Amino acid sequence: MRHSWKDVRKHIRGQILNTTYRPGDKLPRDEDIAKELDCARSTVHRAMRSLAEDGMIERRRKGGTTVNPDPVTRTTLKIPITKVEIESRGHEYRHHLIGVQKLAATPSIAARFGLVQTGPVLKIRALHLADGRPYVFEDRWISLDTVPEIQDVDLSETSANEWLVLNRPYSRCDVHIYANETGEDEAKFMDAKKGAALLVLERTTWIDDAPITHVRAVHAQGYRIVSEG
Amino acid sequence: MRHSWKDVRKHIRGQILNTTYRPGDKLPRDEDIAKELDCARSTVHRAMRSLAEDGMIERRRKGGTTVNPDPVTRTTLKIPITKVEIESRGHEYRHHLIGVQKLAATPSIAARFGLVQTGPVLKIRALHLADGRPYVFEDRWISLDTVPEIQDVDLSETSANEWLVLNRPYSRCDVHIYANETGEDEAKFMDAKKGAALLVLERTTWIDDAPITHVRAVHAQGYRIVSEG
DNA sequence: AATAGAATTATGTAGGTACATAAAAATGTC
DNA sequence: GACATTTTTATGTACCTACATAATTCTATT
Repeated sequence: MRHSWKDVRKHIRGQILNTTYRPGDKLPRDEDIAKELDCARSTVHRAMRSLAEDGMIERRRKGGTTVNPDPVTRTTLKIPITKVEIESRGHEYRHHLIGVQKLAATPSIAARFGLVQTGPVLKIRALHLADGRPYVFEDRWISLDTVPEIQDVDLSETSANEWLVLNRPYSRCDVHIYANETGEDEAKFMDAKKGAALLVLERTTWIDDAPITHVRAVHAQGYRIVSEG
Repeated sequence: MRHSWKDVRKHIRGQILNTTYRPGDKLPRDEDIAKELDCARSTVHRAMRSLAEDGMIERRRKGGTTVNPDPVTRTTLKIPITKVEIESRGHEYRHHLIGVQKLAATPSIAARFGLVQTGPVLKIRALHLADGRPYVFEDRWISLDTVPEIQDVDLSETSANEWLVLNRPYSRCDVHIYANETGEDEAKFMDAKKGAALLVLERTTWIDDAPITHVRAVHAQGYRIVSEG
């Protein structure tokens, strides 16, 4: 290959990393870079778009390209199906269904779903175990308007987590991460002493504007989210 | 415009979301999709690459395109400079330097940096305040081999956080997120009662293989990371 | 000086051609 | 049948042209 867009990317990225261009600086136009590096404008364009996607530069029509003046640490979190996560760490996965209830939606769940009111929901409590030890305790609400079929699924066999991810793709997802002191319930199910600090991951998913599920996943003590950027 | 790659993307994405194609299914080849939608292969290619970047599909030369059989929730965290974060929430930012020490690196810091041994480090403790209230308590180590200039910076004026992000671009970043009980120090500086659950964000950054900094940022009680996917 | 409108221009997209690359599938050899 | 080798093929890249789009900048008008 004559000139790879990856090489061009490396070149520009290198110039930003070695502070040839600093935050706020304007880069030459694509065409000039292309001329300098002796390649096609489209090749430079490809490289620039990749850098823009990474948040390293900003591009504006007619305005040109500038090094992002307000650098943010960006990192992509990958939250797999709990079963997959546990098994990929070499542990044996088990799942324990604590309880299922069909309920009218509470205003607080409707709010999570971004709606004034919702139809009935299925409320599920379950425990995911790694090598027999509590790993994640989940409190889940599923919109029965959007996912009526869930009522026919044997949730003691397949976890709602797994079934939903495989059968109900979503178009939007909201994630909250925070620390919480162990409450009564978690202490009971998680074998954690009351008051210990636990990491909580809340997720809500929608297909278009229809809510699918909201889940509050309390992780065992010592759990870490690890991510490379 | 005749056919936009975004339209093609919507079309394919729609077919995946409405389960015309399910996880593990094979999609037609780009050329056939192009023929069907009456556009150029390059347009389909552009759309497919975008979906692949989102993790929705997987592409392999000769192997074709398949819907990702193992869907993961992907979400991009944006971690801004603390000052920017606080100000964008409409609070007044203040920064308080607690202490600076020049130290020989400990083995544990060398390990964080991915090295057997490191040169001297600058250890900094500082507090970021929002409207006068503790927001983040940070414990930071900076490699003086990589960033000697930091010794000439007035860190009571500009926070190390801000100076580094603006002056020391990094090529790699490692993020850990976990929950921790308030320790002695944090309780003192954060106005939190000992034993409260706090969210901790640890980051380590490198330029190529040279470590820049490692920071342990303890967030005030009630802090949430919020992210849309 | 302020404003509206026109010209300019850097990036973005669509289309097409040719070739590169990786990996599956087919074939040959033992 | 097992293994190495060749062929095939779907995706990936590079280059080019033409045009679209969004902003900025210039110009005319009041």
